[in-house]
Amino acid sequence: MVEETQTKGEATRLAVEDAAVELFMEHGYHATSMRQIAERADLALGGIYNHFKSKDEIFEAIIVDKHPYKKILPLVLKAQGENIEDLLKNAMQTAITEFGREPYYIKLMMIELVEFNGKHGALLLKEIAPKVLPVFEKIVKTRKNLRVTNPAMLMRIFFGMVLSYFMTDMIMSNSMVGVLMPKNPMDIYVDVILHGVLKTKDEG
Amino acid sequence: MVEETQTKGEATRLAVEDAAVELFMEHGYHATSMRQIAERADLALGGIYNHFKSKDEIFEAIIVDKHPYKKILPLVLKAQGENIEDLLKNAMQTAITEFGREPYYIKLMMIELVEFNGKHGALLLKEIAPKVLPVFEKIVKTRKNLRVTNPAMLMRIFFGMVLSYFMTDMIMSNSMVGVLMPKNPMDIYVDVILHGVLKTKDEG
DNA sequence: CCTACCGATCGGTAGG
DNA sequence: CCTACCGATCGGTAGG
Repeated sequence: MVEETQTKGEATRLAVEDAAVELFMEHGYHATSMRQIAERADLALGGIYNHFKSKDEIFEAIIVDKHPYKKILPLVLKAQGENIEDLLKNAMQTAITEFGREPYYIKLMMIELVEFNGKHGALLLKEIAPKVLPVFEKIVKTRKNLRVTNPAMLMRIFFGMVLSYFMTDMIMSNSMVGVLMPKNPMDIYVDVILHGVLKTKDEG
Repeated sequence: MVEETQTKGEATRLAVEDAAVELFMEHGYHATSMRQIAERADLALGGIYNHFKSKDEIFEAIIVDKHPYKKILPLVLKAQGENIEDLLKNAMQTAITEFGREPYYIKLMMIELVEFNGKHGALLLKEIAPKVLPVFEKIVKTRKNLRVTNPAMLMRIFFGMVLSYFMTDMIMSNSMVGVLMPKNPMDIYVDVILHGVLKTKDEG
């Protein structure tokens, strides 16, 4: 029996998690009922409780199991570049592209902040930060031509950029303002983080 | 009877809105009950329905009435500067500072996205965009030394920066990573939007 | 503006 | 893993 072989119980558990992710994304946590989750997972209500003790436990499992950083971090770390500019540009484009493949997680994070007041978030950050922070520490140490020399701050800016990219997209895609947006917003976003909104003197 | 004189009915209505804002911020929309709102507003449950037809209507009223752009926009527009760099720097610092005075609104926006799927958001943007977009159009037209020449994109970046500043703050303040942060994160944030994370050649 | 109530639905469980 | 059920609580209303 290899690791990838799923027992029936594991499959059911996954079905519940997947159903829950869908519903949480559509209506948030508290507006989603256990009965809805059961129905979408093709299970009787009581059946869920063979796999999860409570509704809260389902959310916790999702927040941990479905976190895309496990998938995305290795890809971002693979980013190559002749110089720091190329490197950061590739890393950011990879992060945005990969995050865009799993847009659900941005919403899960917002649910966590809105409906749980970041209860599980601290735990998660405790797991992720030690893996990601050293990457930025190394960048700051080996590359001298950075304006931002604090690793935690660079990490915050990097992550904040990804976050704001998708949140502003969510907000504006609902309205006409989206039409006024250029075709390549990602390129511009990355360019601004690298060089700012101002032209440098030699570009004037 | 001058405009500023509040009738008793208006005062009660406001008390309900204020109580609701507090509770929505603490637990989100669906986890807040009408009974909780009534209690915090010092009112019987039934009394609320003299002022609002439904729970949803309370949220709508809040999303519209309490929007801080009415307060913040004029202040941001007052921002002065000898050159475009000073101007933008002042405008951004004002926006972050003023937004920080009413941090509730970021959460309300997130509730709107998570629990209402942006239902009211489009309406709001329709009201705000026509007032804010021209400001960025004017900036792009009169100042030639900008890397970002699309007004909608510049607006998105400006707003995205404010958003990401507070969201990353919310996320990281719950953990130890916050300790590693420099003392003046706002200055660095603004600096990065203006000049990017990279040093320019002449700074090398 | 309050009291007392409505039907509906919630999360969760016992027992098989 | 399902059926049938529990008490609690929900948003909302009638009637005064």
